[in-house]
Amino acid sequence: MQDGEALTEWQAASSDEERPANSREKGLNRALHILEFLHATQRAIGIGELAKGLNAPRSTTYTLVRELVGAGLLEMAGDGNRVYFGKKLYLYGMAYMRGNDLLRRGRQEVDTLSRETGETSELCMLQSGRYTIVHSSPGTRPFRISSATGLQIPLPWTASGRLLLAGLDRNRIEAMISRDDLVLPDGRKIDLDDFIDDIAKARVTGYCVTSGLVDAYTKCLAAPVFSAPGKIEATMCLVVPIDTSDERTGELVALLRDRAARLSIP
Amino acid sequence: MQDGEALTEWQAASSDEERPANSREKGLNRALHILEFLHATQRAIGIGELAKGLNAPRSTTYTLVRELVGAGLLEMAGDGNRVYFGKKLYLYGMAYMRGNDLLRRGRQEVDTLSRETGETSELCMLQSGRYTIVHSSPGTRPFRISSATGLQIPLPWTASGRLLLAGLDRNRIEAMISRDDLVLPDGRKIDLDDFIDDIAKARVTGYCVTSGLVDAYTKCLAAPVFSAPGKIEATMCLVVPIDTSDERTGELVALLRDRAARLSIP
DNA sequence: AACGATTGTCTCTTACAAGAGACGTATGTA
DNA sequence: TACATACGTCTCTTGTAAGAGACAATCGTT
Repeated sequence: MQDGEALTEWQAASSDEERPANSREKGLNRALHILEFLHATQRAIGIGELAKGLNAPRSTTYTLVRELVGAGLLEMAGDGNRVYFGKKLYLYGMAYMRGNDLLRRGRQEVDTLSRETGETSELCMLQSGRYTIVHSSPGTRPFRISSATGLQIPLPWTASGRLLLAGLDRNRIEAMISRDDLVLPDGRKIDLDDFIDDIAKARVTGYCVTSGLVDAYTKCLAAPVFSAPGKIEATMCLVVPIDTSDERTGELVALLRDRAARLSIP
Repeated sequence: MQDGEALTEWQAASSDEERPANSREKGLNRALHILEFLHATQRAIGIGELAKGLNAPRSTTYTLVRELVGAGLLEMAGDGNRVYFGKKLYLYGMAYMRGNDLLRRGRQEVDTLSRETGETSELCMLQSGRYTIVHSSPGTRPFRISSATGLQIPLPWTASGRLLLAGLDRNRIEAMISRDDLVLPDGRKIDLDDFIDDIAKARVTGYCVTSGLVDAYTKCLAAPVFSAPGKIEATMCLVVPIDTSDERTGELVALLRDRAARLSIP
């Protein structure tokens, strides 16, 4: 009957200031939590379940869902009493993309890069303190390594994470990394100092390669995209089999850095 | 100094029930209005301007924008005091797309169709009582007719509109069409009865062609996409030069109907 | 048929957010 | 230098929406 897995998440994410108690919540916040929750579950969910998952009062949840459905941000899913994201969100999202040069061009670059190399390619950004895959294009390998857009992963697990944090001072980095983030899926633990060293190293070399972190079979190559001199706004990355030769890896890194540089503003 | 152009819009759109007065507004509603407003303006906008545009109190608007920015639904735009849609909306939008077969497959069909024919192709749906371009792929003509995703147009102006309303009875149709919707951009007025006849005709023939409605240079071909027997969920359409020969038009309609049928469920 | 669990709607209370407005600052322009 | 507008933050009040809980209707299970 316990829940609260998703709770801690956004509670911390959105400017973790005060927590007076657990009295009345503002409707808007509840609504935002609903959206986050759906984003986490990635599928339609019953309203009762939703209320339980957010531990929000049932009556309130019904009201809010009704309003959000009315506004088109949510839709009732096929069978009748489940809800998921609505068309409006798609439209808003497309509007965001249209207004965002980096994203629009980045998506294209990623698509062509994965077509050219045959490897899985991704565009990544920092989103509320977490590493986020903003766009990904699967490679052409028989067993391709693919990951969904919008997926959020702890920063220390990835090569991109190391680049995205380059330029931040130690305090800010520590603030962004939780204890759990340093534990890899297979149970190994990353040393915080090593991680911070990696970040510094990535900062000067201008790229980053990690091997067998999220899983044992892949290597991750990343290069920074700058939105202003020194400001890393995003990364482009390639996910390749871990047994890729050093030579090919080198070639891919060079290509990747070139494309990422093309995306950069200054 | 007048504003309120956008006001009427959503006021009517979202279940136009009560209007007690103009007393206090719920925060969530205000937030939804902000999103709608940004969707209408299609560009970043100052907070003051936003408050004026929605005629919402300034202090409230500041608070809400701060919360929405914090949640990532909005972002402060480049220069500093303007806001627009945020990354979160993009991520939610992509999640919607992933979970929506029709949309995902529809986008692909539209892209290939426009590549094959060289004409502008679109996927359209009914969204809160209005005709909405959900995805569009520009043709390869030198002067191509393109329109943005998310654009909303009065139903009577389009071929798709006639199909999307097929299956609804006269009362429901009348309820969806406002006086202004019947007036074309060039000032001509469409007769409501003619429009309803067109709908009935489109329903039986299974496609619809209109000429020179939104502008004088284009013809619009549309075919229905069914989500269940008799239920039209969307339309695929082609926008071609008005002087396209009858023969080619016929070919295109046949192709279009085929592709739309492929998208349909039953 | 009797049971518990879940769903959707409704009513009523009160804690609290929406809003009015004052304030200090940063503009631009006469 | 004054003047008029816009910006961003703060305080205080009160109208109202969040929430507790009761209710009837459906389930699936024994």
